[in-house]
Order: sequence, then C-alpha cells, then structure tokens
Amino acid sequence: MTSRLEALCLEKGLKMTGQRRVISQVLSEADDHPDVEEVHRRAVRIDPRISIATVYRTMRLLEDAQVIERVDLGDGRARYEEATADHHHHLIDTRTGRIIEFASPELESMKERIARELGYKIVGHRLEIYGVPLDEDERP
Amino acid sequence: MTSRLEALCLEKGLKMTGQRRVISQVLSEADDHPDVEEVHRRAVRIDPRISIATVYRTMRLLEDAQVIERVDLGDGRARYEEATADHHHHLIDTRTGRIIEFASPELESMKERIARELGYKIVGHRLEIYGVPLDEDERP
DNA sequence: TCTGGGATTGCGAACGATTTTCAGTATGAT
DNA sequence: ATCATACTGAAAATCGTTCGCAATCCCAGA
Ligand SMILES: [Mn+2]
Ligand SMILES: [Mn+2]
Ligand SMILES: [Zn+2]
Ligand SMILES: [Zn+2]
Repeated sequence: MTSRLEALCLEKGLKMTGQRRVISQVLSEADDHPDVEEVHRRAVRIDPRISIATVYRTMRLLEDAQVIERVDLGDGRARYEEATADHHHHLIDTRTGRIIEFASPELESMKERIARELGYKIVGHRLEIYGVPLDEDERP
Repeated sequence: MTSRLEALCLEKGLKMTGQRRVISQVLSEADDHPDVEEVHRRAVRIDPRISIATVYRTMRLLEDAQVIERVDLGDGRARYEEATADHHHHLIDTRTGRIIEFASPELESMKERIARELGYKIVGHRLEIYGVPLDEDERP
C-alpha cells in the first residue's frame, strides 16, 4: 500500500499528506515519462481533490529530494520519471512520440574524456536523439 | 557593409527591411550565443526603432531559413548562433556561464550506431555538458 | 521616378507553462 | 484533543514567446 516514493518521502521527513501519497503512487506506478498535466490527470482519478498547483509543488519537492528526475524532451513542458540507479538517455520517435531508453557506457566515458581534455569536471549532461524508424531494408 | 547574413537573406528572396538588416548585422558580428533580449539590446544600439516582437519574428524567420540555429541551454530562453558548416556541441561552465564549443566525430558516429541498433535513423539530436573547471592538480 | 498592394512593423493583448500569494485546512508532535 | 506549522486550492502573477491589427514600408511594374 505504501509506494516506493511515499517511503522515500517519509525518510526525508516530509509531511505525508493525502495528495502527496496519491502523487507518489501515480509516479511509482508510471512506466513512462508523464508531464505535470498527465500526473494530475492520473492523480485526480484516484482522488479528485488534488489541484494542479499541488502537483507542480510536489513534483518540485520530489525533484529537489532527488526522488524523481526531470526530463526535457524539447516540447515546452517538463516530463518526469522515477530516479533510478542506472543512468540512461532517450531516443524520441518524431513520428509517434514514442520514447526509447538507452544507455551506453562507451558514450559516457567518451563524454568524460572530452570534458577532461577541455579542463572540466562534469556536473551534469543531457543527450537526446530524435529519429524515425529505419526502412525495412536498412535494418541492421 | 552588407553582412554575411544579409546576403543570405537576399539569396533566399526575403524582403530586406531596415530592421532585418540590423538584426543580420548583429548576428553576423556575434561570436557568442545571445538570447532574443540580448539581440534586441544590441540591435537597438544601432537603430532604436526596432521592437522586441520584430526580433522574435526575425529570429524565427532566420531559423526557418536555416541561416541561424537555435541553441537550448536549459535556462528558459532560446539562444542563437550563426549556422555554420561544422556541427558542434556546448560545454557550459556552471560557475561562470561560459560556453565552450566542442566537436567529436567519434561521439557522433557512436550516436549514429546506437540509433541504428535501436532501428532508427537520426533526424536530430542534442547534447550539452555542464561542468566546473578541474582543480590545478587534476589537469590532464 | 512614381505607385499599388502585399509584406512587415510596433504595440499591446493573448498565450501556455510554471510560480506565487493568501486565506483556510490538515498533519503530527505534544 | 490541542496547537503550531506545514500544506492546500484557487486565482493572480510571471516569464518567454506568439498573435491580432492598424499603420507603414518595400519593391516590381508602369
Ligand atoms: Mn527515461
Ligand atoms: Mn555554438
Ligand atoms: Zn549520460
Ligand atoms: Zn552532434
């Protein structure tokens, strides 16, 4: 009954309200990258007395607490996903909007090397690929 | 007297107005990544009768004409640079805001390979690195 | 060189995402 | 159960950007 995110909130000493419980549940159950409106839509289905302002506030709270991560996919709004141990990036199908996750240790170390050569230590980075499906005959 | 961008606009058959001439000059002379407000500030210095709305419109026009490129550095506003033949990315110094450009053919081909393996053809991509200067003793 | 009409401009209003304000409400330590 | 305090809903404010509209400008054609 207690979602993973709810547990994390308690751990951080945050006051556990009904709306935070619901939003935590929604985010724990999500396996996609919902924006704030979508989180609100899903939350309202569980408890209609949740305002969009509270969703905005809670998303920021959880982001600051490093419990969720903001994903910027280029459309104007912020999307979110549960923070996981394994770092990854996104390939966005520009025809369908489908989001494919991928990770590449080689790419990460190449990026580290580039920063070091420029005299910098990485504190954050962002990488997204936008693409369309390959034609049948060019599949690897 | 005729800036590089002005020439490009004429080539594309765009009507050459006073404000477009000034904005083209500002962008041709810029060697950084100004946002719209900054372009407006510089344009007004040359000719005070240029409105911010016209700058917004002209930036979009030039972007659509592929004469300039939009750069999204994560702060809320759009930044721009002259479109060049050579593709590159940005490393942002989070302490000073300084922007360092870099290019990496290896990184580009690795990115192509990843997309192909996922069954996709790349139509666009974005990569930014945020970092802080290395300490003296960890310089390569 | 002069002219007509479509393209362009300046202004302010409208916009969409997000934040803030504020008065009322709920939480959790006591 | 009480109470201080943190949290909430609703609406207003903010920020970057776009739009509507009447006035103005550019330039192909005369
Ligand atoms: Mn993801
Ligand atoms: Mn650049
Ligand atoms: Zn990465
Ligand atoms: Zn690239």
